[in-house]
Amino acid sequence: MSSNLFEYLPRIVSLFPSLADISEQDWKHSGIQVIETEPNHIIEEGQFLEYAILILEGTVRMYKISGGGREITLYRIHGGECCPLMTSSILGESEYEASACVETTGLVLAVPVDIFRDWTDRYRKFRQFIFKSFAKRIVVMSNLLDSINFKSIRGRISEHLVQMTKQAGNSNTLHITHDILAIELGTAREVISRTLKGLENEATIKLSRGKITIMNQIALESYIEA
Amino acid sequence: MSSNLFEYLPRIVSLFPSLADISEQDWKHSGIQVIETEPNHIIEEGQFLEYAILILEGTVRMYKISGGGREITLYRIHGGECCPLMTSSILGESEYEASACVETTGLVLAVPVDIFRDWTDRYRKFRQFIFKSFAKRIVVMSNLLDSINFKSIRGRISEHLVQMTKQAGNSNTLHITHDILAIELGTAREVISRTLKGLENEATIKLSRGKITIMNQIALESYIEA
DNA sequence: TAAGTTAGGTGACTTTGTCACGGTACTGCT
DNA sequence: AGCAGTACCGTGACAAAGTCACCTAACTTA
Repeated sequence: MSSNLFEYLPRIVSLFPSLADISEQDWKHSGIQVIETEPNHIIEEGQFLEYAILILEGTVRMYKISGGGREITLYRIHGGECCPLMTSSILGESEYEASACVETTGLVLAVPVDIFRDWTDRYRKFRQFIFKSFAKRIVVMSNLLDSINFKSIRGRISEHLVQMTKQAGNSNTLHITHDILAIELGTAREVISRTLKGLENEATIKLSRGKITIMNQIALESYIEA
Repeated sequence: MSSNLFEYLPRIVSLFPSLADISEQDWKHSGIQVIETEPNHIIEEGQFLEYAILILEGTVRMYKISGGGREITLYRIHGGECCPLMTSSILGESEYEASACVETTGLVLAVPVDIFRDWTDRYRKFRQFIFKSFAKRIVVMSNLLDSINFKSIRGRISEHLVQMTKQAGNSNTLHITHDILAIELGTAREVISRTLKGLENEATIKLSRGKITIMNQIALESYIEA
């Protein structure tokens, strides 16, 4: 819990330019806090929220979990973003329909829901930022839905691996377990293992414990479906 | 195309109470139109939109379509609603990621995007209405995703049938083809046929051409998964 | 170095999706 | 009435994906 919100203000504003207009008065509400997050802290599905969360540092993974224990990652939110599924439950006044898990230590700005609502009313830039966040996630979710329903796992895995290499600065060695991949893509670990084995047999990738090396990126990309 | 928008105003406002505040001046923009929709008119994926659409009468089905021709219904919008996936592309300034199909003759209010943006800025109630629309659809989409990824088709079909009976005033005779059901649920017609056949063999339902009769609603409901 | 934990492999099976047909009921036309 | 064309449904054979049970290999830690 932050001792002094105002110390963080410059950082907050540089991450969220849309908050630049907020008056000093408005920052002085007692409920607003900067909170340090611990990894693996989980916010469960179906709760009513007291705060809107804006991420300053670190990442949060939004996911769904099934009765049978299978899991799927919906999307991640990083520094400078807010979580529309949570916001949705605030502005739509309903429970929210997913779980969130903090992945790294980090910092978040917590704004009490009534103040949040007030700000979206009174501050144009902030409001537009929230609108865009919604829009972005709706698109992401709709594409995810498309992938799940229409694409082959081979294609989806390939796509995920290729994306990962980009994030890893085009290194062709990825440090990830089959288990995690399964959770990312919403399938079973065995399915991932089998499919990866298939790719290894074609010399497209090379497997070792907790590591995947891309041997033939072109081939991998060719599996990605429209 | 409407000869006189102002004739429609009382109806518009009673359907969209959030539009009650809009000033007469603001209604006088030349671009705003009431348009009659023809069934099966389709708006394809990936277009930039010139108008925000508010439905006055009739329904519009939003769906995704795959390369292989399979299709899935994301949700429907009815009188008194707006389409967040379209709105999303307006406020998020991106292409929109689904197709829309008019299902019945009806009426829509078309508001040019710049006017729409202006209204969301200046009119609080309207803005909150749009926010809630977003929130609602995000929840719907996230639940759909959950169903597709985690639930059995038997469960999904059962759920859909039970829902349909409610909409049909608890009549236990549904007029629907396997083909349509497949499109609703995003699967193949054969899968639907097989599953329904299974339910018929257990005397849970009775099949005839273009018609499904529910014989044992309790059994049907028991298949619906959490 | 032994024990425990995490990661990965595999075979057998079920469910779901795909492909290729074939049959049956309706519709409209002559 | 007869016929062609279309929409709807059934089905078998197969492929792809998910489930279950169990195993082995590799790291970790005491």
